[in-house]
This record gives sequence, C-alpha cells and structure tokens, in this order.
Amino acid sequence: MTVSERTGYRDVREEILRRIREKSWTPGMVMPNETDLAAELGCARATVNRAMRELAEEGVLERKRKAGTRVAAAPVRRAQLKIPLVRGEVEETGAAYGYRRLSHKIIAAPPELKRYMKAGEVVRLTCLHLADDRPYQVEDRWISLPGVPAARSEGFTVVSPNEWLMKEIPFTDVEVTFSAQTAKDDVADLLAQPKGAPIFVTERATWAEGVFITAARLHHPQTYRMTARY
Amino acid sequence: MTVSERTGYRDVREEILRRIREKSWTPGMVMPNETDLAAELGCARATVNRAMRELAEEGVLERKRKAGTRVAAAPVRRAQLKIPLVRGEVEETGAAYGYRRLSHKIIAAPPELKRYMKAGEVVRLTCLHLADDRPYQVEDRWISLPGVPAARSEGFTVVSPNEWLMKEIPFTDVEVTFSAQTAKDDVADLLAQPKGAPIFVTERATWAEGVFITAARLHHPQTYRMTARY
DNA sequence: TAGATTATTATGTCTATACATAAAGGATCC
DNA sequence: GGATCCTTTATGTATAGACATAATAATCTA
Repeated sequence: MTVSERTGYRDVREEILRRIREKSWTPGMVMPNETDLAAELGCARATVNRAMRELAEEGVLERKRKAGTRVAAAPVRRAQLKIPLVRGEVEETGAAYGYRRLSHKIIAAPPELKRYMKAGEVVRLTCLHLADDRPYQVEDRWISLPGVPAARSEGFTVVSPNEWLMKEIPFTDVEVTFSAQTAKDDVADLLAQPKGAPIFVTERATWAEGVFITAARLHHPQTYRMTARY
Repeated sequence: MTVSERTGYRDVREEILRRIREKSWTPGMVMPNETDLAAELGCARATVNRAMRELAEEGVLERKRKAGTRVAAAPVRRAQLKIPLVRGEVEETGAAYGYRRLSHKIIAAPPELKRYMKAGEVVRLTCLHLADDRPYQVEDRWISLPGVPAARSEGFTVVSPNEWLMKEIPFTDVEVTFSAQTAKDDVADLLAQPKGAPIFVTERATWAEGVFITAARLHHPQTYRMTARY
C-alpha cells in the first residue's frame, strides 16, 4: 500500500486558502513564516515558499522581507488573460479566417503616437479580418519604421501585420487596454453594424527591449467577449 | 572588486528571450533541455527550470515531458489583469467612493443562472456605485442562498455586496468576461448616459471550493478602461 | 504486422543547505 | 527629539541531489 503522500506546494497552497476561508487567518493578519509553516506541515521551506510566492503573485497574499507574509487586506486579484492572435481566435470557432488590407501608406508619426514615439516615420495600415467571409475585426495599425526598418518594403497585402510582426519580432512587451466605444461610421460600415453600435476596442502597444515597435487599435462588434479565469 | 555576478533565473529568462529575438531559436523549434542549458550558462538546473517554467506560463514556451521545450509556434500570450474592488478603483482616482442599494429581494434562481445553479433561492440586488456623487457603475448581483446562507439576513443597505462577500467568503475562484453592450434604458438613466450609449460590461461568477457563490454584471459608462501589462 | 510491454528521457517536484538582501527595530550619538 | 548606525529577521534566490511522472521510442510477442 504505502500511501504516504507527501505534502507538495499545491497542498500547501490549498491549506493556506482553506485557513483563510475558515478565518483562521483573516485579511491583514500576519501569518506564520515559511520556516514555521514548513515545520508544521512537514515539508521543506522551499515548498512553502513556492506556494506563498504564487499566491502573492495572484494577489492573495502580501509579502515583505522581515515584515513577513500577510493575507491581503484590500486584495487586487490578478487574473491570467489569454491574448490569442486574431487568426487563432477565428479558427477556434470553426470559421475560416480571412484577411484584407484596406489601406497602406507611409507617413510621419501622427500626434496620437506622441506617447510612444516623438519623431520618425510609420507604416499606417487599416485592415479587415474576416470569419467565414463575414467581417470580424477592423484593425488600425501603426508600425514604427525606426523600430522596424524592414516594414518599409512590406506591402501587408497577404500577411496581416500582426502575423508579419510575430515572425519578424517575436515576443515583445505589450500593454493592452480595453474599452467600449461607439462605432465611427466607417468602422460600423466595415463591420456591418448599425451606426452608433457599441464596439469592443482593444488597444495595444508593443516594445522590444525598450524600443517602440507598433501600436494597434482593434475594433470588434459588440458581441465580442474576452474571458479570464483564475 | 570581485564582480562575479552569478546567473540567476532572470538572467536565464532574458538570455532565452534574446536568443528567440536573435532567431537562434525560432517558433516551433525544440530548444536545449534544462540540463544542457544549465551547463552552458553555468548554473543549476533548478535555475533554468524556473526561468523556463515562468516563460511557459506566459505562453512564450511550450513544454512537454520527454518531448522537451520548444518556442511557442502559435503563441497565446498571457497577461496579468488586475481586478480591483470598485471602491479601490474609485478611490485611486482621488474621488470619494459612494454606494447606494437600489433594489433587494429574495427569489427563486432565475433561468439566467441555470449555468451556475439549478435550483434554490438567490438574493437579487441592484446597486449603484458612485465617484464623488456621480454615477460610476451599475451592479446587477445574484447571491446563491444555498452557497451563502448568511446572505439571507443581510440587507446590503450600507455595505456593498462585493465587500460583504469579501469579508464573508474571501478568495474564491472567479471567472470574468468583458464585453461591449448597448445600455438598456434603465442602466443608461442610472449612469446618466444617453439612450443606447455603449457600455463596458464585466460579468463575474465566483465559486468557493466548487460551490457556486455569486454572479454579478457590472455596467461601466463607455469611458471605462481596463489595462493589462506583460 | 498490429498490439502490448519495457526502456529511456525530459520535465516536474521535493529536500537540505547556503548565502543574499530588504526592512523593521533597537541602540547610539549629537 | 531626531538622525545615524547596527542587528536581527523573514523573504528571495541558488545549488546539488534525488525521485516521480508523462510521453516517446524501442522492443518483444501473438
């Protein structure tokens, strides 16, 4: 038989959460230190450390050297948000993905990008992403030419800027913002929505090693949903 | 002087990202195993393990036992999304937080909750959250009485359901969904928005140890923004 | 040859130990 | 009283070694 399950970091994690729910440990309260808790639960300190560290990353615990670990008093939970590529998003629904470039020009960086780059040229694109030939998303895109010189000679007629950039400069740092907005007339037309329809807008800015690469504004028809689970 | 910085997991992390950006390692490609990379970089396997594990959690790498680690081919990046309490959200802007209960009754679980609970009663609430006496968010809330019996005797006139629940049942499991919707007339009125204004809607469902606790639908005026960074 | 069995391998995790480091708390000095 | 230094403490991280486990590859068997 020899059951003898030993306590792993998941067990420690669950035990901590259980004690919080049982109110043995209440928000704001300092909990035992790693060494003591490890001794109590019969495992190594590293095991307790991993459990506590992960819970702190999720916003459940607050940790400070010397001061110890406490249950978060005003918890700001942190969820993992999956950010797929448009193609993946469309294909997951079983639909066929389609892409169409609407406009393409090279211009001086407009004032809206001032936050990201002061001077220099950008590739300015508007694109349409399709699901089974029906409009799915309208994309406004700016690509920094100082940041991505190779973008000058690319037409983006076949490959979408997102996918091209993924191949060219993978795994950048990203900032994402979501908001609900009223469709401007042109966007509403493209998405086959009535004028003034609510639009779920995703704004993205990306950097590679501190250098600004690209900004995008993605417009989804109002049925769009974004899910996070934690 | 004795500089002799030793390579920590952050260094390994950066080194991996650098090689991907340099295209030494390309998407889909199998990269060296932990043991080899540790030897090459002059650190312990556990150090490489932590770096690789975290990158896999962020969606940059894909790992499988025996098969090894590869650069994600169709990466689904994962961002950390901060989910604060309404009060914190409001107070962060420097405004004074206010709360008003609009309606309160106990009813049988409506069909919209079928996904979460089949039978039993719920506390059905609508509330208004204020920033400096101006409407900030309209909340539709359902609390499962089988899940939270104590909610039956609570009036929620002073403390908002969110905060009451936080104290009563802290640190539950949550599922969040965001969408853009058109304001229904009553919600538009409450938020002092024109009819048909776009609304950013957050839907939340929470469980504690597998038991359904509560569902909420939070309506923000269209200016609302949600930011994730990664 | 198809299917079941076994070996191999890379990741997943735990342990004990060590040292680094941030920060609280106390001691000291003016 | 208040600024400065020192000590203590809990977390943060690195390491070597061990065993567990999933999944592939190789082997054997009917």
